[in-house]
Amino acid sequence: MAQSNPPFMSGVPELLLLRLLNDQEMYGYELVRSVKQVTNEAISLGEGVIYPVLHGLERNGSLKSKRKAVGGRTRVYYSVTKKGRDRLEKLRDDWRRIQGGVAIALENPANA
Amino acid sequence: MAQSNPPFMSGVPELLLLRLLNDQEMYGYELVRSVKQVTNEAISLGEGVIYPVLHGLERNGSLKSKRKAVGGRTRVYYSVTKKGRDRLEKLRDDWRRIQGGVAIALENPANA
DNA sequence: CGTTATGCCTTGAACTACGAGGTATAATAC
DNA sequence: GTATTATACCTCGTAGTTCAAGGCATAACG
Repeated sequence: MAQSNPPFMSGVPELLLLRLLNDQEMYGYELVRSVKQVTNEAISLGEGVIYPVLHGLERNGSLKSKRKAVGGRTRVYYSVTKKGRDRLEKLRDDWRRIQGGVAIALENPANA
Repeated sequence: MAQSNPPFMSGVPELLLLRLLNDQEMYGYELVRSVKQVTNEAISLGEGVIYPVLHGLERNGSLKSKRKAVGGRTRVYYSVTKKGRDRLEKLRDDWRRIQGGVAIALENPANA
């Protein structure tokens, strides 16, 4: 039902996943917990968000994946490609721009 | 065509408009310029964004409007209601939470 | 042996930002 | 005088996203 509430999230999953995977390869289920942890519980992404984003990023060449069997289970590990690093840089810049703009707008005591 | 590029914008127009109108009443066309100015050119919202948001906020009781004739033109001035101030507070909190979460995720030098 | 954790996945709904386009009047330019 | 720009309002359609809910399967734990 995509609750009408939680705004400010567009682009955030993509940015966070690229950011995390840029440090080390990880698999989907692991990323769910990792996002929560690394954002200090501030942001939580369900599997219904993680997997589609992962697939999209792989499809456009930002990520590559390899399957690994661990115990009786199969994990799909993702890692960032050159294109993914470029994408990460772009998103980081976009984020900084927007974040900066909102920051001045909010912090400005009143109308100048 | 809602360009596939500019992410991180969801909720931002609503937040900025409420923030600006909380200081002083303004009309739509004025807000277009004001947003650009107050965010230091970092964020620019077209009329196709401003007007629908304004109408939505009025419909749900966050804003009230009054028409004023100026010169040969009619302006629609908007101001924030109690409900709008509550909404602004909520959005501000949401923003801070997300912003904070992304900040630690990005600034963390690497995996801990 | 039932429930929880791990691990993958898809579907459908809801929301929203955005560009393009449309109307009309005033001011400015040529 | 007439064309162009600025002011001022508006709507429509598209596209891109997040999200909850659900489904499948195996391992571990109670």
